[in-house]
Amino acid sequence: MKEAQAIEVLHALSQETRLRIVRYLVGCGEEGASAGEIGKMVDATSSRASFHLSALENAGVIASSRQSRRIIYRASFDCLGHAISFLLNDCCGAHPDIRACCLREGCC
Amino acid sequence: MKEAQAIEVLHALSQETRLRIVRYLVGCGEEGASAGEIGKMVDATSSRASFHLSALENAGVIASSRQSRRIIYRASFDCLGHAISFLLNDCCGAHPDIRACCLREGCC
DNA sequence: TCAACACCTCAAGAGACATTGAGATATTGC
DNA sequence: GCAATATCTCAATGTCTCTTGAGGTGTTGA
Repeated sequence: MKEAQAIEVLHALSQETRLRIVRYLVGCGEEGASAGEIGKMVDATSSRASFHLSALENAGVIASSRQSRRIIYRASFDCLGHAISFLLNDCCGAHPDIRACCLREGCC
Repeated sequence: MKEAQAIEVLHALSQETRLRIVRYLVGCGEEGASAGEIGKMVDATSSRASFHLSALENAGVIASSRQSRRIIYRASFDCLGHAISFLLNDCCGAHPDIRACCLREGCC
């Protein structure tokens, strides 16, 4: 993952509503969730949810697919993995202290 | 690390100049670097560098200490580790695909 | 075809952010 | 003390971002 892409993903995740959407979608797994369901879960109006879902989709953090009248969103585990890997390996040079902190269960 | 704190760190890192500062400081290790040196490395004027260094320090990503007339900044490996750990373990529930991607050397 | 539903798009307003340049503060060596 | 150096602070500017509400598009079932 390149710096510019990573910045886009980090920026997408650095907003309360959007981070909550991603956390919820990660929890939903491959099944995903519809825009309406997501909006209710994060307590956002339809247009606000749509705005943030678009931002996340543009950054590649989530992906969508239409299922009859609903649009189903899923977390992109690939993109999230690459972004975290960028921070850990590329940006932080896999610094031993940082790596150790991340791999220890319940370190935080 | 709490959600609000993590968002602050992610937001601090999601800006080109600031991400470059952090990457440079991680490379400098415990030795750190002065504000002037950092400004030159990331091609920023003195006031612009100062502005972004303050933002990073407020987020806890870097720490400063005065050394005679210079102010030396160092990356906070602890904070970075906790932020990455938050993304990996807390936010992404240590999803196997994401974890695997991060731990593989040179996956990206 | 029509109403209901699920979702998106658009424009407007408030607020936050990045950049710049001028000037202030603190430290050092003469 | 004074000039030079290193850095910070402040106000002004333009640009982005978030939120809201109104209205549009596409899908379904009667």
